[in-house]
Amino acid sequence: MSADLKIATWNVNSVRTRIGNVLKCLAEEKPDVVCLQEIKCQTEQFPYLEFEDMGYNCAVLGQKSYNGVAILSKFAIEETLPGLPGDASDEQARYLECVIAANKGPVRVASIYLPNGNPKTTEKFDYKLRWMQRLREHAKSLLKFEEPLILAGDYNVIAKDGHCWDPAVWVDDALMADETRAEFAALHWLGLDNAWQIKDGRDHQYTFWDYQRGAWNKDHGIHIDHILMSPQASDRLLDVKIARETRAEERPSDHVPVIASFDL
DNA sequence: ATGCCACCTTCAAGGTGA
Repeated sequence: MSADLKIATWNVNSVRTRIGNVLKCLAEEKPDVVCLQEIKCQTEQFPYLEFEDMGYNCAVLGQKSYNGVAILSKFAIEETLPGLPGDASDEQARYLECVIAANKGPVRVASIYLPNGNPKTTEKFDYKLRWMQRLREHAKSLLKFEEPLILAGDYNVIAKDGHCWDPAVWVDDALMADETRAEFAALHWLGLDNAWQIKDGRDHQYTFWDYQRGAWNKDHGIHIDHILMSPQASDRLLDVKIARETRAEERPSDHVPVIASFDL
């Protein structure tokens, strides 16, 4: 089988600050589709020209200062849904969905920046759980299409103890709360597969290392960036990898890309 | 219990992240 659709997800922690790192990665990996999170700029401030010069179409849902998600695609972008349904009052730019015209037919792709939710005693945690419930409802409706669907992004969930270097450090954290894990598991029971779990599944393969406390040098990371898929995509999954080398660059993002290849 | 680092806005220092 040939890899006809290579898709990457990356929380870049400011696309303008990170533009050099991102362009370098795209030149090396040549993904067809890229889901970006935490672009931290308004839509009109997005560096469209740099990506268009590399052959990407851009769908962007920006926000001043915080959050912000985007999808880059070498294929035509046929329709877009900016924002997660279920709460018209939610103004945080954390969800962007589009349909891309891949080689063998349409593929629905979403770039997801799930709320952090800390501290757990505040309304931020309630917002996180409500957001996850909305994602579950929306995913349920999308799965009814029985088409290739890829939900990629920063889920801000430590799904199991082996996804962090020391569970004791995270025991009171919103990323590891029982309610958070239950909502993430519910996505799986809906019928969404996790690309990493299917093709690799090793523990202690992290996608985020804090800037503080020398976390990178000590490999004190967490695995919170994921590519979830419908069965119609899962059946065509070829391989997945974590591009951890990007964390060793000058002025890196605190997250690294997760990259999957599909026969789609 | 807090800051650590690095981002944001906009030039000083507080908000945010995980």
